[in-house]
Amino acid sequence: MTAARRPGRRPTIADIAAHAGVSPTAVSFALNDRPGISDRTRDRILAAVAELGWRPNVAARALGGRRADTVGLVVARPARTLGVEPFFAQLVSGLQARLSTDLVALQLLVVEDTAAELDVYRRWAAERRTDGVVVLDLEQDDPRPDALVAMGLPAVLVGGDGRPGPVPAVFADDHAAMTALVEHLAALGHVRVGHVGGIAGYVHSARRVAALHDAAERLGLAVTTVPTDFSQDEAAAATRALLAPDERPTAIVYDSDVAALAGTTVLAEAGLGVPGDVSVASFDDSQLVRLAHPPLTAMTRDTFELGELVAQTVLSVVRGHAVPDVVAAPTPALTVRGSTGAVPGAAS
Amino acid sequence: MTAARRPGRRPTIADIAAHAGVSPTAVSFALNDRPGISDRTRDRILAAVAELGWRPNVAARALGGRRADTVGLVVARPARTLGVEPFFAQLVSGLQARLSTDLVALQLLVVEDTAAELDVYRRWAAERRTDGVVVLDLEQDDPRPDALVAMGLPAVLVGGDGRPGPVPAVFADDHAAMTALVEHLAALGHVRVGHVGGIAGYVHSARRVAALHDAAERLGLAVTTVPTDFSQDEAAAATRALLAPDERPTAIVYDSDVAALAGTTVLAEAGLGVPGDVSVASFDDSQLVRLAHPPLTAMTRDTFELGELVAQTVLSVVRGHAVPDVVAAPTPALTVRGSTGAVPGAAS
DNA sequence: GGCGCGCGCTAAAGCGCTTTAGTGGCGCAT
DNA sequence: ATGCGCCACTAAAGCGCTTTAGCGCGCGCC
Repeated sequence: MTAARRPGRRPTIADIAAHAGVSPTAVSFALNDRPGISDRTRDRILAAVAELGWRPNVAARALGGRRADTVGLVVARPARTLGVEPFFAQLVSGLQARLSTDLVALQLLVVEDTAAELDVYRRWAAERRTDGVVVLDLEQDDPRPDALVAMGLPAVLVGGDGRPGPVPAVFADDHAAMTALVEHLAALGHVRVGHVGGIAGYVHSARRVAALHDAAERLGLAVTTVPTDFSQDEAAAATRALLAPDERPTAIVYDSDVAALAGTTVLAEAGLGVPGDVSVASFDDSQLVRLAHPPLTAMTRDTFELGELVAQTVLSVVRGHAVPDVVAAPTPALTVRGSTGAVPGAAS
Repeated sequence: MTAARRPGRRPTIADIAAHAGVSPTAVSFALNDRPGISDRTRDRILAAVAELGWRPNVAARALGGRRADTVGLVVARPARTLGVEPFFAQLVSGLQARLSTDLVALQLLVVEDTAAELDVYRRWAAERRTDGVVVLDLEQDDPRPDALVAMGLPAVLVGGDGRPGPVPAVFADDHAAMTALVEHLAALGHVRVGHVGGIAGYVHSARRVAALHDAAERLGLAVTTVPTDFSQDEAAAATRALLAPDERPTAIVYDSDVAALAGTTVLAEAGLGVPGDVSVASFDDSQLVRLAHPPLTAMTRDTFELGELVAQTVLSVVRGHAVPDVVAAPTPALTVRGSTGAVPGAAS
């Protein structure tokens, strides 16, 4: 009405202001729920916004020192392995799903190593490109939490050791999960248990190993852990290594679904039946695991849901809401399928 | 030297200008390779940039009507299925890998349907949030290419029918691939071939069906296609449907790796051996397919590489370089594994 | 009745960059 | 010597939003 809108151009705050007969400042205040605007005026402004179909220009917002409405995820693993691990894809999907309901975008970046990852954080912080980040694969003495605090970039860790740190963490109790898994195997009569683990430096891998050995000691089991880099090649090699000794394990636990599948292939090649000769359990459930023959016993957790929870936490942190130091994710639950059975030779 | 840099703040163009003893305009020109700056001055400016560690503020750049250094990918499929299809994860990894070398970010969004997808494009175009987008799963009479052209948002299609359209496409010749696959089966003596297809509305699904029937006619095979929504449930149901008739196929082709795995599970449950009773081939290769028992014969294409190629194409389009209407991706190649064999009853 | 105060709003500056419109100086042609 | 044009560079405006400072007005208070 008042202002002739330039055709083909997105309306700006100035257009809204003209349309509602107020100043741009008033519009900005109304949009950001700041005090100093009467309800009547606010309603008028919001009506104009709706009528003209105004949308914030993120760039302008970010430039003004405000939010970028973007959350970042930097992954320091070989790019090609990302597509293989269902965990990542599911996590990203969950993150995305929750973020998009708030019109917050997810920025994805894959880098070589942790040093490069820190560079990216620095750049993003400086460029105001992201409001916050999600950090994965925490390591022992990881420099990232402190660095992020130092550069003032809000962050949320996935995993960790369950203790409060400089940055809030979403934590699932791997320890309890592993204990449940080992108890399941012990109940089936297994005494010699192999474990194909993850990257030794990762906190969650280390926790699993610790839990495994704790439970083994308590239950009188003999366990052997072989660390891997999560790749199929190393998982296959680790499985062969476990099979080599005279006293080969009657059950093998794998830290990831992909590793478990690679392992079962090795077992099949070695002429060992699952679970007839060797029981197999995966610490990560996924479609892969369910499609295997036989379908694998696994710790089931809803990674998609975990992603949503992480996203929710990041959003809270970014918005300055109070967030507990440690947010509890559901503890994975044991799903028994056909790949675990009584120890060979035992009475059925 | 000249300018006292405010501590704790990222240097801006003004800082560079002061440091190099020129105007901010000169710095901007030098950084953007515009003419009108002597080599001497340009070198001095670039030295100052390096010395002060300057980095562009993307928000400011985008606000000035320039690039946002971001490419978008909107996927209109149920969020949870994303994590299941290795195709997506691999494609995203490849996209990401290529984009990040140019410091361009990838924005990911999962939406309900194509209408929501178009809304997102409109918003992004208006907000200058992304410089361009990647469009997947082209449908017959898809409204998206024209809409994108209309809103002036650069885009690249993945797939399509290989014919020039309003938007450049990266195209892999599914037709040739399917033909090769059918010829392989025919050579093994198969005459009755089942096909568990994809979503009928998708161009690439339709092309595969067409190719399958063309080849079948030429080679004198009897084929039955059952479309699915790419989910495991429908793939399993489709497999059962194919097995029901008296004249059950001696070979089944699956449009995706996940579908193929779900199908082999059904075959196993039905007591049918692979490839003893039924040969199985997947139209998508992946780690899943290789880990199956037996590993599946599949059309192998490097999806990661495809992602890189798509990213490269988007970057070219965004930068206004000339891009062919149709960029050829490598044609998938047949990888014969243990899941396809001679038709039962034939002399070996 | 004058003063101070707070409410509701506006003016204007500023975020960091790009871009348009110059401006000054130098070389060259006349 | 004068004028023209071009090259190298600068001044300043503008992108859309937020934010700080400030203004006018009505109210309550003594």
